[in-house]
Amino acid sequence: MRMTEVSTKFEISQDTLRYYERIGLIPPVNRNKSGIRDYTEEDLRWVEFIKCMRNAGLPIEVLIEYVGLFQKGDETLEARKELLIEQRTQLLIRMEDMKKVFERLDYKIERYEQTIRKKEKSLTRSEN
Amino acid sequence: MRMTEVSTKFEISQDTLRYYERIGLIPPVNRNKSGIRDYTEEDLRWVEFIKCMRNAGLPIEVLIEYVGLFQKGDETLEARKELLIEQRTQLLIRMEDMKKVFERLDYKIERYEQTIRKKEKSLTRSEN
DNA sequence: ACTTGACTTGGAGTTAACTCCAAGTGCGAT
DNA sequence: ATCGCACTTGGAGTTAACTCCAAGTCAAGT
Repeated sequence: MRMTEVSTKFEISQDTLRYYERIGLIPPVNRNKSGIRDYTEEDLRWVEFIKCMRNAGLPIEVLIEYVGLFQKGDETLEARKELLIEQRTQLLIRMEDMKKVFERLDYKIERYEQTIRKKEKSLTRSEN
Repeated sequence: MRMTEVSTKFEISQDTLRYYERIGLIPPVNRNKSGIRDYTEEDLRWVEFIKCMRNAGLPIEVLIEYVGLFQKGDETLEARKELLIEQRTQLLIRMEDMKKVFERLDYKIERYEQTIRKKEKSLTRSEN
């Protein structure tokens, strides 16, 4: 599969795809005889995985490390697992923070609604 | 309250506090006769609010708008409410994305554990 | 009176993560 | 064969959000 197609499929710009590959965020992609990228099924899985993880806010640096470990083979299984556990923990912490903020926003919105209702009522009265 | 104290209290660098004020992310802070910032209780509430919202990933741009609306007074109550509702929605979307990624990480970690256990077993066998 | 240190300002520098650009190559269609 | 287009590379530019710096001010302590 060519860049254009991959780019549309995952909604990642071609520049970003090349950038990701350049910095090692996805493993080197296969090329045809004239040097043009031809994404295999596995390449696509990497792209999808990286997109998904980035979307959840995992730092590029960490993902580069993961890809690097992966390419070193089976000796790094344990290290990769530990890396993922750490990221899962971080993610959970962020989700908990966000939940608190969500509730706070909820409360603030509620209070705005009350205030606005009161304002409206007092306006109506003054019109009479 | 002085910068140093505010900075330690909220774990925000003095530079960042000044930066936030400069770009309008917190309303202008009171000064004493020699121009030094003296944070009132209300200033502190703003700092805390902004820290909390930034921590959950609300963009600075949006928060600047909120602060701006706030300073315009009661005519902007509705606009402020709408702004908060929009941010709450965005936050919810991000939380849902993160939850999916969390589950995916969980699954991957599980599979790593299985793989590692198998590896260990086959190693033990080959030692016999 | 002088030093110290916490503050002030405007502006430059940094980092992460893209995003854009210029110059070049190769392949398929007219 | 030559046009157009999708691709290539190396490197520069951009944006958000800080972070740092230099030069200056002011109040308090010795």
